[in-house]
This record gives sequence, C-alpha cells and structure tokens, in this order.
Amino acid sequence: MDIKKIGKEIICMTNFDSFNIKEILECGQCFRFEKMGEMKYKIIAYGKRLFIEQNENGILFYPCDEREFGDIWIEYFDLNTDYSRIKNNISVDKTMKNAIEFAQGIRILNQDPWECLISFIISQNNRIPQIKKVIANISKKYGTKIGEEDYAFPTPQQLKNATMEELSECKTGFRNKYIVDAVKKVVSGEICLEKFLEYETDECRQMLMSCKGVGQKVADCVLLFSLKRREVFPTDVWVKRVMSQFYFDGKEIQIKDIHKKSLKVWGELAGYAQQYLFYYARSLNIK
DNA sequence: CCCCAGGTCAATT
DNA sequence: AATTGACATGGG
Repeated sequence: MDIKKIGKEIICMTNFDSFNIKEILECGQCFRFEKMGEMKYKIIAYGKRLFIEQNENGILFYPCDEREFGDIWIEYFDLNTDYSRIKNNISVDKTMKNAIEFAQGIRILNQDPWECLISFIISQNNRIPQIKKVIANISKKYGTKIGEEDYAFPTPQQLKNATMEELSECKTGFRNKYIVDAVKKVVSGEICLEKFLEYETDECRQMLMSCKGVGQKVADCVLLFSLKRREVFPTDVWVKRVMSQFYFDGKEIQIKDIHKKSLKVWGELAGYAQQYLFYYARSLNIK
C-alpha cells in the first residue's frame, strides 16, 4: 500500500489490497457509520470523525493528517494484516471460496472494546438499523461533541450516572439494565478492559460473560472485533443457518458443534471466515 | 394485529 | 441438560 498526503488534511491510499469500504462497514461488525454517497462514508471511532471516499484510483481519508492516520486508522482498518494470505489460507472449501468472491474487500476492524461491548449488548434480539439508532442516541446524550452534529461514543465515566430511565429514553428497551450493569463493573474496576489484551481468550470471555446480558455470542463479538482474537467464531442466527446448510447437510445442530467445526476447518483464522460467511449468508436470504 | 429481530435470562421439565 | 417464554421497540 502507498500512502500519499494531499494538502494538509487528506490522506490518499493507493496500491492497496483487499479494501472495500462498503463491504468493511456493511458486513455487520460496526454500527457507527453513515453512508454519504456511493462508496462514500462517514465513520465515528476513537473520538474522531472520518470521511472515506473510495474509487478506482484510491481511497481518500479526511480530515486526517499523517500522524492521526498512523496513530489510529492503520490499526483500526487492520492495514498491517495481509488479507491475501488469509483468504488463500481459509479457501479450503467451495462455500468459503464463494463467500470470499462475493466480498473480497472485507476487513475486520479493530474497534474500541468498551464501545464494542455496549454495542453488542444492544444488538441482542434487535435489527441493525435500530442498533445504529440506539447507539447514536446514547452518544448524543452522553458523549463528547465532535464537529457540527456528531458525538463520540461515551466513556464509562460519562455513562457512570446514567439511569435505567434515561437509557430507556435512548430506546435501549429491556437492555437498559444490562448497560447499567456493564458500566458499574467497568467504572468500579471489577472489569478492566485495558488489561484484556494480555489475558487468555477464555479468561476474557468469562469476564465479559459475567456482565448481565452478555452471553457467548456477544462476548465473542467483543473478542473478535475489538480484542484481536481472530480464531473466535461468533455464531448468531445467520452464521448458524449458513453453517447448518453448507457444512452440516441442513441438519439441526448445536452452537458447540459449529465452534468445533470452525476451528477444525479454518483454525486460527476462523474469525475471518465468520465475517465472509455472515455477509454472504445475508445476501443469500437463506433459512 | 401478528410476527420477528447479530440473544440472554429464568423458570420449568 | 434441554426447552420455553419474556423482554422493549419498531418495521414489514
């Protein structure tokens, strides 16, 4: 990949591999983005607002200087990871080949664990457009204002005094009590997300699941999307459907069976496989 | 009006 | 250990 500066506040990336901004943002891993046009998006992450525009010549990131790009966005977009190698390695079966061909530009973002935890608590028994609205409501109510009409996702401290009633006003529904519990555990230090990168994956999962309303699916999303555990295979209804149909001959199966299978087929790269499958499954509209 | 959604919990068998 | 209904909210 080549990085060029254009003026003071625009970074242009050319000669890149496996990067399609639409596929990256719309494959279900991230909720804080807005489509501004064809292949043109606004993202809010790590307290920053970033516009991204992609065409056949390259990708524009703005407003953004070289330092910010290096400090935040290289890691956020997982730009030091070789996706050609990954796609090659996990293409061991026809279904995965099809899934990868369908969305060759997917990348797994490295999001903030705190935001990721609350976001996927909100995701349970909910639809993606609604999840996005609820997170935007919470950010507007509690987060720091950035730019004209955008708000960073609130820190644990900023959510410290949020009540169930206030959170309900943000349309969290029955998940309000789960958010209160997660805030309490993080603010009190009972859970220290900053240390999670050093812990074993199973240990992290266990601690995440000690929060009310966090089961294995939500914990695994946090592990894969914000704690770099790329072997983790979050299994929701869509992934269950596509796995059942293509890897278990349409039979009824348990989540446990899927986890075993994913590790057996894709090993340490199962998490990447999950993202290709999720996006693919939703396009197929299978049952 | 009924159904269901990137699930989880608690009660029941 | 497996099954079942409830849960807030909003859109089809």
